Amino acid sequence: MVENSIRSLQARGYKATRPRKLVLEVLEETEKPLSPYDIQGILLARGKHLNHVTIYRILDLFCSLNLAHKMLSSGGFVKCSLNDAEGCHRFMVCQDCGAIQEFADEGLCQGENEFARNRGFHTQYHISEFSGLCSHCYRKQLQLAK
Amino acid sequence: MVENSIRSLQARGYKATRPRKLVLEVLEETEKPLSPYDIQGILLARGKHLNHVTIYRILDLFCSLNLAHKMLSSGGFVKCSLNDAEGCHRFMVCQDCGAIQEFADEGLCQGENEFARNRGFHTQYHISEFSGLCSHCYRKQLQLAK
DNA sequence: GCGCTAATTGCAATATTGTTGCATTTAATT
DNA sequence: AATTAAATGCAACAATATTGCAATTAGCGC
Repeated sequence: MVENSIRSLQARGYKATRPRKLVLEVLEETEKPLSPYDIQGILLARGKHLNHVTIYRILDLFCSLNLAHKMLSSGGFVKCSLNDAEGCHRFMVCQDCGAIQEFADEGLCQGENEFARNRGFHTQYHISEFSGLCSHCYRKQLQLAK
Repeated sequence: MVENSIRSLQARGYKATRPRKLVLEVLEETEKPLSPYDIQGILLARGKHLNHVTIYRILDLFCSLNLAHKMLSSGGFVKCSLNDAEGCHRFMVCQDCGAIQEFADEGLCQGENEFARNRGFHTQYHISEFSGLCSHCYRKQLQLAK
């Protein structure tokens, strides 16, 4: 919820400003990755104007605080649904509806890190994004094929 | 080698033009991801001018033919060192020297796909990029720490 | 080698995305 | 309500990416 993120901001000494609340709301209610200009457009359609520079800076801050995440495959931003503690994060993006799902998995992480270590590589972080069909869109596609 | 890529182009009905050869040469000799404008700059320094639009189009083509790969973490392009057949590809980028290494691993792929499938997700492709230190730069860092 | 033709490139113009410095505004505190 | 550091907005600009069209070129047959 937006309230949690706001508390998280304030707890770390950042102000709960109007622009930050607006960006949080948009990220909260949208399950697809959004670019800074997407967010600006959505807000503008509601009569709320934010400068794009402000949105860039807010998204930078959110990412640094793990309130948002930048998808590398698309460059779009999504809200983080898991907290830091739950191991390494993993995102699945549906090619059809664009929805993203976030997961944590310790075992898979270990396998990947081991793979790298066996090749003499010392991993700092690992990007793992799945692109495909979510269960809903997969079933929809099966229906259409009939 | 550049010759192999050129043959691969011609075998698929694409012309072996001067711009394509030049871009291949640069990708071949550079082990770091390069942006289209990086490539343009490198060539310009050698007195060879290519329009950036041309470079964009060439890189698009190369990626579609698996002669090059676009790193999602940086947006830069690298040549493909492995061919299609060898399972799903995996890249490690050294944060220090920027060098990239490409690997294929069937077992790890299966683990990842299974992870997704268990969550109702039907994976089309999977992005996996490691960021950290290559063995060389890791050893260098250990030396410095002493 | 010469001409032919489709493929490819270059160019110009434009669109999109991202960044910087500085003046103005605002949230939080007293 | 006044204070002040933090945050935003604005203007200008830089970097990256795309499109349509005219000019060039690689590969082909002769």
